[in-house]
Amino acid sequence: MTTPYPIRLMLVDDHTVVRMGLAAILQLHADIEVVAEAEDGAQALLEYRKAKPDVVLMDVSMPVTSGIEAIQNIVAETPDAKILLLTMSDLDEDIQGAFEAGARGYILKNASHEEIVEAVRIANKGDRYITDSLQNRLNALAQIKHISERELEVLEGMRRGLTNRDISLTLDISEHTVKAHVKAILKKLESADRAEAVARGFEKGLLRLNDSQT
Amino acid sequence: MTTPYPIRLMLVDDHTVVRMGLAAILQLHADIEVVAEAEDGAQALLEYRKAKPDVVLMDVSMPVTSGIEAIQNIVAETPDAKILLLTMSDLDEDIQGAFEAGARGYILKNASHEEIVEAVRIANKGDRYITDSLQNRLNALAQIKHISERELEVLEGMRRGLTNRDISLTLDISEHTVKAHVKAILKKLESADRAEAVARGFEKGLLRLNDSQT
DNA sequence: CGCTCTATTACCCTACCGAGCAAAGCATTG
DNA sequence: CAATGCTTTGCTCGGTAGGGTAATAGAGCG
Repeated sequence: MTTPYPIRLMLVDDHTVVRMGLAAILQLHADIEVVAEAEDGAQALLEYRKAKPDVVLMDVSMPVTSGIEAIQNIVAETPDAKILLLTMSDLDEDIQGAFEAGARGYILKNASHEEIVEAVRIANKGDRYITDSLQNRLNALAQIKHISERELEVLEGMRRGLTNRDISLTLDISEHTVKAHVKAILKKLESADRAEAVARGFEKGLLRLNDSQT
Repeated sequence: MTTPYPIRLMLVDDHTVVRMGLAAILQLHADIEVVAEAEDGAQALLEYRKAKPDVVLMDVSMPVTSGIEAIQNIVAETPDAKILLLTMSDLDEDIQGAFEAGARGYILKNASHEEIVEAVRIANKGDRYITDSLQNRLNALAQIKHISERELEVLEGMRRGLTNRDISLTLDISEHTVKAHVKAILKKLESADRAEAVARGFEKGLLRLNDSQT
């Protein structure tokens, strides 16, 4: 609490309201100082270089560059960067992606003040911060096979209402191949048909609401 | 600005961070005073009765009782309640539902401080606050036919990967009837098949990520 | 250098889907 | 009262989906 050198923190969130709220909360703690802010992933990288904060607190869902990509970019330059995710998203894809990218912690936005502050302090010490329930989910996810790049393209075709033949034409492969991918997708997502597969795609974060391009 | 009686405002959001951020922003304006806060829709109704605020600023997605339901409950008791929605959700269903429930405005969370403050002042005067682009979307939505209750039940069956026969059994109706509903759904959602219909259901907010019950 | 996973193609076959067409009862609304 | 929309049921039929099974080739890993 009475640290001579306060923890230098950077906030990254596209919502000004959230940044101000976090700043207001963290202001109450003398051992933490907000030294930089960014509104998207691209800005986050630039600001990180300039401010060289001890800890980064950032959202996943952001315009321009997503939080996951931003982590990858920062960690690529500074492997020991201490980045915490603070987000509303509890999608499998985001949680798993965050830690694979090199995040040191994942906090849900309905967490209490104390939890956030504690996470920042733990991250600053170089340790990982993660709740038991999230750790359990991560362990469970590690067992499950990933959806491949190609399969994701097929899944996106299904989402758009394309038939197997249509998908085969857009991807320039045989319809048989598409069927094989569909079969693999149904198995991995434990779905009875393509409608359920699309639903699970949304639930897991493989498919997103934004890129509808309708 | 130099009003003798400040606007008495209530904040409703399940995220403490957001409430604190809003409070921090609104504090800067002397004509606005935060007199109450609530963390969910049910609490909002109770607090509204106690505090009788001039204007309410609330989120849509909340536990226990959603923002839309909360508006309905408050407006049912106090028809001239001035309620503004402040949310990240730009789903058709939420926007349309909000105004049908009696909201006076709809602000996206990436709005600037000034926009939020302005909306509060306009609502306090008794007027409606809505941006042009949202108004256009509302007009467009008014043209489109609603998905009926029954159709939504069928759509939820599709989301779960049920066949038409399975759906007919769970709803205790003929399979022919289910097929008729499916046809209506595909037409209304402009979808080629059930997979796309499920996708559009998520995009429009008819289907939600939370109630997966898997 | 095998093992595993992915991508690719292929065949068969059954069950299911969705289009087209029709109609009747009921509630609501203009 | 006519119009509209929802709910319900029915029929036919071609196309599609998805299960089962199998094989080849390349990438990555231990």
